[in-house]
Amino acid sequence: MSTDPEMLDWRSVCPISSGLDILGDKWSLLIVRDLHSHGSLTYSEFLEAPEHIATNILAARLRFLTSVGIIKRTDPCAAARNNAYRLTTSGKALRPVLEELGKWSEVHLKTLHTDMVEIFNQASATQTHHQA
Amino acid sequence: MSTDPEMLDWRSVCPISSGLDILGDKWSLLIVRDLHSHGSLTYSEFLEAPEHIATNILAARLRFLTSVGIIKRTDPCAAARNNAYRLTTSGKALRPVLEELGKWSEVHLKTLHTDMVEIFNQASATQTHHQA
DNA sequence: CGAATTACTTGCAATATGCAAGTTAAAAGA
DNA sequence: TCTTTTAACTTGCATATTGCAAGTAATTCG
Repeated sequence: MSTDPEMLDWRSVCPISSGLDILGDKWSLLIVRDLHSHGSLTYSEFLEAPEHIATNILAARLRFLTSVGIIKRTDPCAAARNNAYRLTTSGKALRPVLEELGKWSEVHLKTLHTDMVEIFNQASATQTHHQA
Repeated sequence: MSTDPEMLDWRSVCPISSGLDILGDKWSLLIVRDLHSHGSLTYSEFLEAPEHIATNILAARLRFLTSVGIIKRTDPCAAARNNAYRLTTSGKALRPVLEELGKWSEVHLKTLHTDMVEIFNQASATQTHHQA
């Protein structure tokens, strides 16, 4: 996991493979998820997520996601403290990926993970009557 | 990476996190991609993909993806030889995830990976004239 | 000006990945 | 039928990544 975008090595010319070269791990898309739901987050706010990422992994992922232009600092020139992370245009464009992954999980993992909550596929109307 | 679906440990109740608990690595979605484009593939046919997965990793992933119901054997009762892998309903339902990841990569990774090919966002019409 | 607090870094053990072989059983050829 | 191939893995080991528990440096607060 280099921090220099020039040093990235791509496994193939396939876009799916290339996306996984950047995002194919257990933590990167969770960081993106948290920024999608909170707008901006500081380093220690990321640590409050229920998955409990280790601090060294978080620092490495934040640095890498910054280097490839998926996230950025609120003020890129200011010091780190209280300088929250945000999504770039590229990071914001990952929303459909998160949504489709979330929707798939809700349908196809619920038998394996009965405690999982639903946030994508739940009925949007509270008062819908089918075949009234 | 257990092979027993009862042994899976989930990091949280979040569907995105849960999806990544199953698919969050560099290889699983490439196996799913290859089955989406070829329909069915034998063990050695997977090895022909340009990313060159190692044989032990391939065997482990095929076993795991089978255990969680994303892929299956063409004939579950027959011997392994010439008994190709296929997508289950669950695996087929991952297509939107692959498509959104591919589309994102084509737009947002092309500056980092200039050799990447386009298969999702390319113009569908061969004779389109804007501002004729 | 000293104590907290934030944002990391470091060291090390555990786990996962990758490479190169080796093994096993079905199937094809003699 | 009896090798010989070959497909489908497994194994051993080196390297890389992850995870945990500390430690550190720079702010900021009292």
